[in-house]
Amino acid sequence: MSPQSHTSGSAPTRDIPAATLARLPLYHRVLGQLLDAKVATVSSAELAELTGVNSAKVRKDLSHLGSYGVRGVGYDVAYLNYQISRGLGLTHDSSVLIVGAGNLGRALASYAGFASRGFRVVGLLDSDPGQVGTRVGPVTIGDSATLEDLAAATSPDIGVVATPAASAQSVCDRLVSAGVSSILNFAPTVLTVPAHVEVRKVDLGLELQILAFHAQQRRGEAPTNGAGVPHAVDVSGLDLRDAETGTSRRGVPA
Amino acid sequence: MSPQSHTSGSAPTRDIPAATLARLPLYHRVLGQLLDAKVATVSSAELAELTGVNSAKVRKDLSHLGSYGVRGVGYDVAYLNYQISRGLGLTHDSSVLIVGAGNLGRALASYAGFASRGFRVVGLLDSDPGQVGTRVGPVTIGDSATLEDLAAATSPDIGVVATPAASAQSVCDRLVSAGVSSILNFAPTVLTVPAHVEVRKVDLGLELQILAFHAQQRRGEAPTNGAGVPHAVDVSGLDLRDAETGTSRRGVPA
DNA sequence: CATTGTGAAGTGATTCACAGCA
DNA sequence: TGCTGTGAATCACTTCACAATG
Repeated sequence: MSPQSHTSGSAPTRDIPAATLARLPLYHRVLGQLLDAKVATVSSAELAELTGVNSAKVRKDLSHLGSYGVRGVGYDVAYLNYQISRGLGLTHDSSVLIVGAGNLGRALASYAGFASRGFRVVGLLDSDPGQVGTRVGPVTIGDSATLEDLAAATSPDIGVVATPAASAQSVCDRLVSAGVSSILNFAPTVLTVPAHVEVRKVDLGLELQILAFHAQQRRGEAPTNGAGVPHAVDVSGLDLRDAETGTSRRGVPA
Repeated sequence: MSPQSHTSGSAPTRDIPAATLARLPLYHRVLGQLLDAKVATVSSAELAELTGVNSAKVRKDLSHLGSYGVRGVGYDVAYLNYQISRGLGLTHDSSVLIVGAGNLGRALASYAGFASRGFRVVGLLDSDPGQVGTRVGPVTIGDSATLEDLAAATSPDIGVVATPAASAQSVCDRLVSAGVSSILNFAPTVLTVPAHVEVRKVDLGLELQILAFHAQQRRGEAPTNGAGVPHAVDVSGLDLRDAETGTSRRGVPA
């Protein structure tokens, strides 16, 4: 029970609910900050305050990793930080292969938080010949055509799809064929993959639309067209279409 | 509920569950594609296939907007697309002010999907004098110092924080003071805001850590390999941007 | 005695399964 | 006949509230 008595091995790393898992990195981040600030212990209430999460939830989340707190005192910052790292599997580095060197791919490649958090960029690829060979932060852009070779050579843990929607599925297929089974998708399209592959998506347009919805609600909402919305006709002038397939972007994979 | 009986106002635009709301943009996108492909009607099963969502869920989601399907047939693509647009409040444009013109801010400013989806970038600001005045796609980078003036002049619906973590809170405070009440945060830090302000965050490090976790699980466990069914996952959240606040501290017990 | 860890209750989302309708 | 719309059942997550305890 005593936090400092870690006989290594055992922790109920399995069974972590998805909702909890999604918050662990958040705790991990603030614990790192507390560690920098030389704070020795932290209570669930303080952690709640810092992460914007309810304190009962913090305690329940942490209890999924094991009993690492001390009643009446709180949690040892360094120790808890370590346990979360272990629970998240951050005790060894992960290699990341990024496909698509548009602004988004470049933002990722030069993300300073990467290295410090145990993520190593093993490649940044693009199909635009004009981009190939140029450097982005610490990495040099490679040719998308070499995806298979690079994947074979580096066995990346995670593949990032940062291409236009039109090429996303094909890039994804190639990553999967090359043995990548964790994919982070930034393209605004649904990727289809075999069951053993995990895809997470980050959809900027989606986030904005959700914000726009709430903004409208708050505004008191002007009830658009009360009675008569013509059925089965005319999507009026609004273009709310999905133009990203139109690819007005720079060249990425083909 | 007979579909044609919309006597009063319009649709039950209120009461939309958060989980449903998060999927509406997804339906909206594929409906746009179907519209392009001149597909006239679509069933919940087809929509499910295209979005990676279970068909019962599709039907329940759509039922929150109203009864817009036809039994035995399906949904009229154009009409449903319109209803979702309306439900999401996309019938009029939203203006977006982006603060931080690093790779991420630039990626957002030049995001092709923006304009076509009704989002108008009214400003892209940075504090680096070397950046101010340069153009990014259709917009010219302005000085962060002008945030208040610009916000007053344009009353942006949404503010985007794409700065390093260290300045995120102060930028956020300034946006809020200037009257912005919907904020999209890309900085890897928790923003504190008044109750009437909505913040959504996109946290890249978080997504990668979750992927790393599952990768680790897969590696250390019997691959519960099932059939090769298409798979689509949802997510939201990611954070990135250059300069992290130091703060990484991975593991290492005390 | 402050704070954890957790059963139990509460809330919300998903899935089932089928009645109702075009 | 085929597909929607939806009650009812199930599952997952959150919150409460308090006994356990260093």
